[in-house]
Amino acid sequence: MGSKERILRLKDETRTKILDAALNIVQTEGWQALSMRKIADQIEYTAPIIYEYFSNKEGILLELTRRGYQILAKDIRAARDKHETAEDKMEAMWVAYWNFAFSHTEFYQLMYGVDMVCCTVKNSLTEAETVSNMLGDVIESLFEKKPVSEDDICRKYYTYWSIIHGLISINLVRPNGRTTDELNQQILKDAIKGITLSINS
Amino acid sequence: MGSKERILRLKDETRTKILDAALNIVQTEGWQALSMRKIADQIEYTAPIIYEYFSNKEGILLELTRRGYQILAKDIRAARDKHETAEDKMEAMWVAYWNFAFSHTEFYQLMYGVDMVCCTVKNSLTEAETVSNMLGDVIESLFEKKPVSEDDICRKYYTYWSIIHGLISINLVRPNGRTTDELNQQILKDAIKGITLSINS
DNA sequence: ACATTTGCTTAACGGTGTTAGATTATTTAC
DNA sequence: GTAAATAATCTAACACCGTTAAGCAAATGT
Repeated sequence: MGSKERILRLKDETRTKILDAALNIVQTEGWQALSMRKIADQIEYTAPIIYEYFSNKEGILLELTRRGYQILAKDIRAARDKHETAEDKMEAMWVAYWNFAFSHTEFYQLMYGVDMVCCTVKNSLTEAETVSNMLGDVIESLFEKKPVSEDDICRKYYTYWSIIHGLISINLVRPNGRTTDELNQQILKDAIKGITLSINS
Repeated sequence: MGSKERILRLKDETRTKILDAALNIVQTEGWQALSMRKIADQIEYTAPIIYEYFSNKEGILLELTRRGYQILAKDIRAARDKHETAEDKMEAMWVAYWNFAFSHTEFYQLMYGVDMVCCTVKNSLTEAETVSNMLGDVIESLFEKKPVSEDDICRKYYTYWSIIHGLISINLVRPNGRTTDELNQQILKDAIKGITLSINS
């Protein structure tokens, strides 16, 4: 019978319901308000059944992290495909990264450990690698002199990532500073152009 | 009698004992292991007496944050006073900042919200301002064309801070990456020199 | 119709931050 | 020196947390 499949589908539905509830709580009340019992309340179950869908709370967080990287990958890919030259791609991709951090702040916090509890896994996560691979590919194409060493790409990648992740972190952790949006965008684009220019000099 | 002062001194001693215990726990077991009861155990008291010295756990964290900024200020000041030209000062100060983050990782995590729970205060903290003021002063002296607008300083300040804080965050949250110490130092110094050069161009 | 599995709940363990009340020790007043 | 007042400290408790074990009740397989 198809009842097996229906049940499996239902199981999958409540699984995503759990994730949606968790995300909802975080978005409305912040990370420190997220608890297993609150998730259970929202899906109208009791806490223990969550452990039939996730091994523990960190399992939920890990799945949300994956979701986050999927959204980020989509955004960055779209930005890349909207431009022709590598320079334009680069800027658009990093701007997409920047925008993601502020339109999906909870995800960014979870993904990059900004103001959160630790999560030792998160390294060697395939979803994270797709993003870095895409960025790395375009970085490689920025170099005029070929072939480009893995070391050169890595260095430039971390240079880009550092300035942007740093700027984001500052704005997330210190939202009350005198940093206007224009100022941030100016710093962001100046830095990107500067690093890009320095690649072939 | 001087007994009043002796008692006050004793109170102050246990106050710093609480802070030392907290720091000790964090350094040996990490932030998530820090609990009021564990602090109380280490100073051989029970948990409630801590509330006679700090209003709550966040109060302890706030005081540790202040301590962190004091150490950072000392390091940065020493680095500044070891050099003559503004360029040398700048590099040495940022390297000192960098070194602080890794020789006092717990403090840096607490101060900049890297992988920690939130702390809404931390803005408008005088200890934080002394650091930013010192840095801002040297940045101002880097400009050849005077007078320098507050906006220009702010922008350059955030540019410096972003690349460095970003690079640090990456290394703290992703300690397993293929980022060697040499690579990091290279990125760091290249970025600093690049930003410094760009000031008068 | 009986046995078995499934879905879900209640109860509990050990932990957290925090507060109130009781208890003990110390100081003050006579 | 003793009694009252004050300070220092502890025990017990509250409400929450993540997590696990035991049990119940309904659906399923035979």
